[in-house]
Amino acid sequence: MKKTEDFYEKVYEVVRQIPDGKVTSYGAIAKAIGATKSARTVGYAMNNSLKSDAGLPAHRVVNRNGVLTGKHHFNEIDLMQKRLEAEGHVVENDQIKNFQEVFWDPFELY
DNA sequence: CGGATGACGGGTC
DNA sequence: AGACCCGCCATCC
Repeated sequence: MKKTEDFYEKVYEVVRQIPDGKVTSYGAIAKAIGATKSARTVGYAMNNSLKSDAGLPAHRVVNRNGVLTGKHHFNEIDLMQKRLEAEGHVVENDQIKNFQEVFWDPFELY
């Protein structure tokens, strides 16, 4: 269990360091941490962070397609999209426009 | 212990 | 482009 919690911690740390106006993907986070876990586990960590109320900018984490796959986990369905739009992103059809341009690779931290 | 589930990703058709 | 499948791993039943 200890290793799992440690993994969650790393995920939170990376998410917290996502620059303003930037977004990243679950797979990128998993890769940056060490790819010891799958991208699926990163999403699970995020889901766990909701309960912990870690205050993470979870809206800045989307899947590799730039799709807001986790919007249903927010209190309000459109909260995730609203937050992204508030940061200057353009969301259309639950997908971030110009995803490549606003994508931030956490691998740069290491 | 085995199968199902999921904020995923990569590959195939 | 879109649908499908498989591997991935923590958690639940």
